[in-house]
Amino acid sequence: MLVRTNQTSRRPNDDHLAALAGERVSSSEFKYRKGTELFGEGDEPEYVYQIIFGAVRTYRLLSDGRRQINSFHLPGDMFGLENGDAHRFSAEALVETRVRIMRQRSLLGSMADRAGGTKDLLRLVTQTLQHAENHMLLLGRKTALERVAAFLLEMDERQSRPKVMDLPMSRRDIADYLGLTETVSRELSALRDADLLRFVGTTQRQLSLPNRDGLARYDA
Amino acid sequence: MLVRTNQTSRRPNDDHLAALAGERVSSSEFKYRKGTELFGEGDEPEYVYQIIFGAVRTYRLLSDGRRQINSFHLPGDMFGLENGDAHRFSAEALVETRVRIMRQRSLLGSMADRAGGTKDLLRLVTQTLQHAENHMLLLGRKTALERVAAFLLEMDERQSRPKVMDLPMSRRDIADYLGLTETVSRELSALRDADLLRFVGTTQRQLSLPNRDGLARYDA
DNA sequence: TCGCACCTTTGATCCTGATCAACATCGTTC
DNA sequence: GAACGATGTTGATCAGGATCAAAGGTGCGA
Repeated sequence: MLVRTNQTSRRPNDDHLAALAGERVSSSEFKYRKGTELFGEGDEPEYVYQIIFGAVRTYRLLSDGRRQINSFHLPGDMFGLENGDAHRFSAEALVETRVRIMRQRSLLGSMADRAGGTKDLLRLVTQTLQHAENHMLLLGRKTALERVAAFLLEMDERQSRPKVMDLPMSRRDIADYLGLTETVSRELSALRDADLLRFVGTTQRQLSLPNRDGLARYDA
Repeated sequence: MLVRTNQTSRRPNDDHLAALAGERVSSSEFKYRKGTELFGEGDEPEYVYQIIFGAVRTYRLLSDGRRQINSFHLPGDMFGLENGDAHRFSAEALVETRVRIMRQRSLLGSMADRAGGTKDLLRLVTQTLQHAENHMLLLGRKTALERVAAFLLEMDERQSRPKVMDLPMSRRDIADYLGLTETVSRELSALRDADLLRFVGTTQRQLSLPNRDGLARYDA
């Protein structure tokens, strides 16, 4: 179901999407159930998305089904903005996810007007590029253990180093992000045995990092 | 040795760098010998570079020397432009290389003025991002043979499908680009045996692709 | 609340690509 | 043009991570 708000943020700094648009473009909210697709590779880019709660994976597939996840998007993150006329990857909700959406056309139009609009856009793309550069180094040259350690530190960082970290994605998702398979489970167990991570409660998706410095020594 | 030209292109479309600058910024030329560094990771970005002839590798290192090459730059390519205050990777000449250089400060300044300047910059960054996205898929999910086939097709494409293709980089460079090692040599030999590539002349860096479609079937 | 589908861990084995090594060849320098 | 270091190929062996498989465990949906 779609919720029209038409409200534009009064405090643009709290609201990246509205800040980019310059407060003149209406946004809506939308909710996706776990596992549903927000857009597919090749689709015409219609909306830009910002996560309110939940999480999203963006990925590309090879013809035989091999999957590479580019990135995980968490609350506050923006994604889906394209310069060209087709999405270069697919996006799916990892869990129930609420997003704010805005028409690309409106956003791009209003940014062309506003002073510094394209600059904000440039900053966004540059951040994405930096993440991709780091990830190429990880995928090309790091060992399985180093990749898993790096992943945990990345998620920890992006969740502002919480006491208990929540992973919205499955082990297979993590594997497809890190270019691995079941090895992810094995390395997580190894880190648990070394007391560099602890599983919290009954689920395997909540965990704490009792020794971040120790963990960081495993990342190359 | 440094050659001052101060000439600005009369035909901006032939001259990407001058086009970006809007013909008001002076450029110089500079020559690097094989193996020399243009800039290092962490250096302050001073110049933007465009290759006149030769080739350059850009790469990042892990502390123990493992290397990931982000990209190879060929004649016409621009690189080295940074938004932040430090280069995020190093750049070295693969062979004797002549470049046109322009001060980042001048270029960025003149682009801020010129209409559509930031947009050109955005297009440049977006292209780099797209290459990185493709490369993540390759590094995360393709087999050795698929990587080598993809590499040959990429170089062939970027050299406009020449009769005889010239590889300015060593097998080790290719390996560090593809996340492999000696396997590169082995897969090249396999492709030669399948008559999907032929070595030309005495060197192993000149080759032809007698069957591009066949080769493309090896890329996933 | 129950039942089932999915997820995770772990064991056993396999295989792709890494590593180590030897040799040939190339190309650069003197 | 000689000599030597760098580069490239190939063989032999190794190992990291993939794959196949099985057994809980979790949590979601009915």
